[in-house]
Amino acid sequence: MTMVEVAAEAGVSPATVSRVLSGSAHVSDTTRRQVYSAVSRLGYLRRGERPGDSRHPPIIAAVVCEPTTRMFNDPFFLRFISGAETYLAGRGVPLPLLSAASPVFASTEKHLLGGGSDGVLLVSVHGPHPLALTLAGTRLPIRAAGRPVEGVHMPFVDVDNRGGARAAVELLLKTRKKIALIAGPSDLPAARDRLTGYLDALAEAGRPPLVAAGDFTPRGGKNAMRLLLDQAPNLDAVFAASDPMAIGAMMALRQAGRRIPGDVAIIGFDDVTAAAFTDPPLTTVRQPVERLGALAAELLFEQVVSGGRPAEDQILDTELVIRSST
Amino acid sequence: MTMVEVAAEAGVSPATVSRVLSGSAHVSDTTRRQVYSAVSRLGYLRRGERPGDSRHPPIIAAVVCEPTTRMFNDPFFLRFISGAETYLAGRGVPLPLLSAASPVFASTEKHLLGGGSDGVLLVSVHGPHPLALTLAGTRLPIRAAGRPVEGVHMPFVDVDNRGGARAAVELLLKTRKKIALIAGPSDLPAARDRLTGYLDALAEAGRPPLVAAGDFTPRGGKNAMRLLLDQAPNLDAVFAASDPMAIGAMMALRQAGRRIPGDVAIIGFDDVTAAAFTDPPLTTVRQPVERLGALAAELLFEQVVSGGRPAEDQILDTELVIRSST
DNA sequence: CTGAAAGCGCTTACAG
DNA sequence: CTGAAAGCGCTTACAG
Repeated sequence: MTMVEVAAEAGVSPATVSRVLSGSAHVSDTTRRQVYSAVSRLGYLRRGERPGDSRHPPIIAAVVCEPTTRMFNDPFFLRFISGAETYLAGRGVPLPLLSAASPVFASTEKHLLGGGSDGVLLVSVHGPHPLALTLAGTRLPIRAAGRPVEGVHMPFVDVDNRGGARAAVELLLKTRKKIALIAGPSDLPAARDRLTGYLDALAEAGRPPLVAAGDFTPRGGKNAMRLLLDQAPNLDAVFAASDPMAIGAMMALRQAGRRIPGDVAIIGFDDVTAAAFTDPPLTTVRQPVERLGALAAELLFEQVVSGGRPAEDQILDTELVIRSST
Repeated sequence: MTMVEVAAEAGVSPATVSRVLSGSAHVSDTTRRQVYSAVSRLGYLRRGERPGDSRHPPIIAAVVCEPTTRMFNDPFFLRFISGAETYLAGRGVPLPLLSAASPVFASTEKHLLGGGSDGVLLVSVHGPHPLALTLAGTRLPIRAAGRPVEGVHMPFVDVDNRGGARAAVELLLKTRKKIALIAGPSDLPAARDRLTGYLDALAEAGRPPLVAAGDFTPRGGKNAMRLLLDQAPNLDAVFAASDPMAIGAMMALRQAGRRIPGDVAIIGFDDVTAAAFTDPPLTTVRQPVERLGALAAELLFEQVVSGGRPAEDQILDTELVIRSST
C-alpha cells in the first residue's frame, strides 16, 4: 500500500497526497477531502506511521474509557496499570496512558488510528464505548481489562467474579439462614457476574434470593441495606458486590442496632485498603488486579511482537480473605 | 543529518547503520556498538522518528517523576493534567501520560529520547531527577509544572507560593499576636517559597517567627502542632503550608482543648476538597491548578509548533479563600 | 557479517 | 492550487 495507490483512488497526484498528509502546503478543501476519504477507505498509513513499523521496542498504550477524574479515584485502574507497567518495563516497553473520555476522545482516537501505538490495553469498557467499537474493527492488537459488555467483541482478561461471589455466599451458607445481596450496576459485566454467582450458590442450597440494587458506592450500599432490613427484618447475612457498598451497609446495620457479625454477617468484594480497617474488619473477596494487569500486558505484548492472532481469553481466580465480619 | 554521516562517523556503510537501527538483520556486536555510539554522539534520529517530523498534530507527553501509586493519590496531578488535557484536546493533540518512576524509568527515557513525543510536560520534579537532567540537555521542548529544584534549569510555570503564603499570614496579623508556621518538606521549592512568604510577612510586621517542620501529611501536621503548643502555649494562630497538614493540626488543637478560631486561628494551603468540610471549614489559599496545567500546555504547544525558543516562565496568582477557621 | 548499488516511498523545487 | 519529474533518505536483494 503506497501513496501512489491512494492517489489513484482519490484521482489526484501522489504529490498532492503527500502535501495533504504532511500538511506541508495548502491544498484546496475539495481535493483535501477527496484525499482524506481515499485514505480512510483504504486504511492507508505512511511509512513510519504504520504500527510495528520499524519500532523497537513497540509502544503499547493503556486507554482508559473514563473521565480522568474517575480514573484517578478508582484503585482498580492504579493496580491494573501498575501490574502492566511493571511487566512491560522489564521488556523496555513504555506504557503511555491515554484517556478516551469526552473532551479528549477525538484526539486520542486519531492518535491511535494514526499509528501512535502498536497495541492497546483497553481499561474499563463501560457500555459499548465508541472507541472500543472502532478499535475492534481494526487490525491493531488489543486486550480488554475485564469482559466487555455484550455487543463488543475483543480478547480480554478477567477475574472470576462469578466464582468469587459463589465462594463468598457458600461461606455464609454454612452458618446463616437468610442471605441478602447488595448488587452492583446491572450494566457492568463484573456486577452481573457477581449476581450470577450469588444466585448459583443460593439455588444449589435451595434458598430463595433477596436482592437490592446498589451502585458500587458507600451511599448506595447504605440505602440498599435499609431497604433490605425493611423488607426482611430477619435476614442474618449480606453479601455486598463491592467493598465500598459493604462499608455503607455496615453503617446502616449499626444505625439499625444490629451487631456484626453477631446479628448479621457481611462479606464485601475487592479487598480495598479500607476493608482491613473497618470495625469489625471486613471479610471480602480479593482480586489479583496487579497480576491481571501483568497478564493482559503479557498476552498483548506477545501478540504485538509475534504479529499473530490473539491468545485465548484468560480468567484469574479470586481469593476469599476471611476477617471478623463473618 | 543523514545515515550517511552516521556511517562515516562509525566507519561503516550506510546499509549497516540501517540494519542496526531497524533491527532488520544480524550485525556483529562490535559493529553494532560502533553504530550506536556514533548515533548517540551525533544525536541522530531517523526520518519519521524526529520530533515534530511530519507529525500533525504533534504528540505532547506528560511525564510524572513519581511512582504511579503516588501520582494517582495526589489531587495536584489530576487537576494539572486535566487542565493540560482540556487545552490540548481543543487542538486535536493527545496527552499520553508516562511515569518516570524507578521500575519504568529506562523505558520511558528511551521512548522520549527516541522521538516518542514532540514535547514534554514535566510534572513533579522532586530533587534533581535524572530524567529532568537528561531532557534539559536535549533539544526537545519541555515545560515543568512548578519551579524545578536548584541545579535543574528548564522553563516552568508555577503559582505564586510566596505571595499566597504572605497574604495568608498578613490576614492573620490583622487580629492575632503569635503566628506559627507548619512548614513543608524543605527539599520542595513550593514548600520553601511558602516558608519565605511567611518570613516576609512576619519580618515586615516586626514579629519573631515560630516554625515547626511537617511533611505535607495530616500526621506530620498533627505532630508539628503538638510541638508548637509545647513550645509556645500562648500562640493564637497557625499557618499550615498544606491543607492536609492543617487538618492534622486541627485535630491536635482540638485534643489540646483549643477552640478554632476562638483560641487559635488556622489557615491552610491548596483548597483541597476536604477543606470546605472540616469543622470549622478551613480558610485556605487556593491554587489555580487547572489553569496552570492549561497554561503550561499552551506555552509548550506554541513552542512545539513554532519550533522557536521557549516563552518566559510564568507565575499565576493564588486566591485567599476565607472560611470560618480565621 | 558487510558493502556497493539498485530501488522504494515520499517530498519538494519547478513549471504552469 | 496542482502535476511531472528530480531527488532525498532509507532499505534491501545481491555479491562476496
